[in-house]
Amino acid sequence: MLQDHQTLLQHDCGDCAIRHRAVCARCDTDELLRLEQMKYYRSYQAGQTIVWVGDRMDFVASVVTGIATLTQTLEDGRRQMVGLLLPSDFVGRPGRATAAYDVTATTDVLMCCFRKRPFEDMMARTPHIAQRLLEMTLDELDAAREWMLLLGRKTAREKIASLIAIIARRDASLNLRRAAGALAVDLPLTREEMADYLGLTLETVSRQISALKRDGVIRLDGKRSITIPDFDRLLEEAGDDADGGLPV
Amino acid sequence: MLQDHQTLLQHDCGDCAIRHRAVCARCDTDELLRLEQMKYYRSYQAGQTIVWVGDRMDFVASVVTGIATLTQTLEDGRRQMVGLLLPSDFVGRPGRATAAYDVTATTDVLMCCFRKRPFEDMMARTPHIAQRLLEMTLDELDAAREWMLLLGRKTAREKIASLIAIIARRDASLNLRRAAGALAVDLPLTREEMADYLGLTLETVSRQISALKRDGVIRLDGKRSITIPDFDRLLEEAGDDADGGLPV
DNA sequence: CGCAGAATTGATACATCTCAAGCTGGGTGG
DNA sequence: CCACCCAGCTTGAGATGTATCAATTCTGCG
Repeated sequence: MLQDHQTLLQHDCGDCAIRHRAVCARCDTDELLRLEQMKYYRSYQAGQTIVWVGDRMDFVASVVTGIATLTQTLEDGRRQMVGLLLPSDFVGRPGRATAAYDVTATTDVLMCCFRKRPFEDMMARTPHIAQRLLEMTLDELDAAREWMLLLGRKTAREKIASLIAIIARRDASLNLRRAAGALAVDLPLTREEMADYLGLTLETVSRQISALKRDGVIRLDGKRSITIPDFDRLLEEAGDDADGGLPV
Repeated sequence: MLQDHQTLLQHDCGDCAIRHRAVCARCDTDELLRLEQMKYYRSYQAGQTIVWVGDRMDFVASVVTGIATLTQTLEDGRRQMVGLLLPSDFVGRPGRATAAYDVTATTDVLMCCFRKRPFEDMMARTPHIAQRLLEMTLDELDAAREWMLLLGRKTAREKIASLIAIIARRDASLNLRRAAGALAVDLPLTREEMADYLGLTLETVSRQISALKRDGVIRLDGKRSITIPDFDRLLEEAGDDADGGLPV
């Protein structure tokens, strides 16, 4: 872990795995060089809280590896996940002093950080960064709205199916391991985290996963690893037939 | 109505009511002049659909007056509102060809439109516009996340109280009509629209409004007009004591 | 005046939550 | 190497909040 960390400290931006998707995606070599001089890495262990609501934020960052979550909490402890941060996603809001959400590392996480002030200054002088950030923010807004539909109108079963579909799709876009029809997915979340994501209790999550398994929509290898025999079937169960659902 | 329209056609940007909050807020006189030459107005009647999902979007726009909604629909007809557009809010996504949501006029609506292509070109050359749009998009993202907490974790009663609080707060930020403690708010939405906003049925909305009235949290004058005797009490009912709730 | 859309209210059904009891598998210390 | 332990998970039974179906009652408007 620390070795990885060290290794990455020496990494230059040109070799970075998230280079073409992160906030720096549009930067030219010149701009990249300046970012390279500003950047520093931080790593967090699975389960560790990266930022607490209300904390002063003196940095912004890109997730390089691992998964983190944004959550909001009501006084009585009810929690709702409001964002899922994957490699290349951006953390922090330029122009805001304190954190609006709890940020938690779900797996071990490595972040590429910039002190907020210098980053903001650079952003003001570098349209490429602002442009990319706008694009990423618009994408996040779309994702948030998709999620609102899920939270407000989908049944528990549909919610679970949707979550699995989302993770599968995202995995596919990165790892591309598709074994002719059936594809395998690791759930990076505990049942409780899924519940917080979906606005359910962990018992309901567990029951619905069992039900989807019983009905042959998914298969389980251990607790966290899932195979999907028929992706279209899963999409049907998810409610939104975005991709080639039945035109009934 | 048409007269208003006509009047506004001649309006110059300097006098515009949303001048300081809209996407053009940061523009200098020069930039404003160019926008002024590009802009044109469109008006829609209450109930009218402004854009359908999947429509080609050849324009982007700012809401000048009135209220519009963004909604998503599942095949079987379940609907979820995913955005509430108020004066100064921006419609359309630069860089995207087709609409991702249905946009509907809830009241009569007047929009200040720009053909998409010229607007995009101008945006590329005018950091002030891109900056402001980024800021607005980040604000919308925060609002969407607040909404996710509501949809995922709040009870029906809390949802209603939250909605009333949101509208009251927004009204307050514009109209500032605060009658010493008790403040009056118009609900610009039907019960069904509230239900679509909150992920409830209209019957549940109606019941919870009645309950809040019975408990003295709100008073009704007619169906659409509400008075709030004690705003802090309302915030308590809303669950999130963001402003001076009880520090229990 | 009377109609139509909007809202209220009631009775019942059902999905999800809550509380509670086991199960499982991987790690640890004896 | 085994027994234990514990966090994560599953399953059950019952409670509860919201949806659904079905009348009425408002209210504004032609």
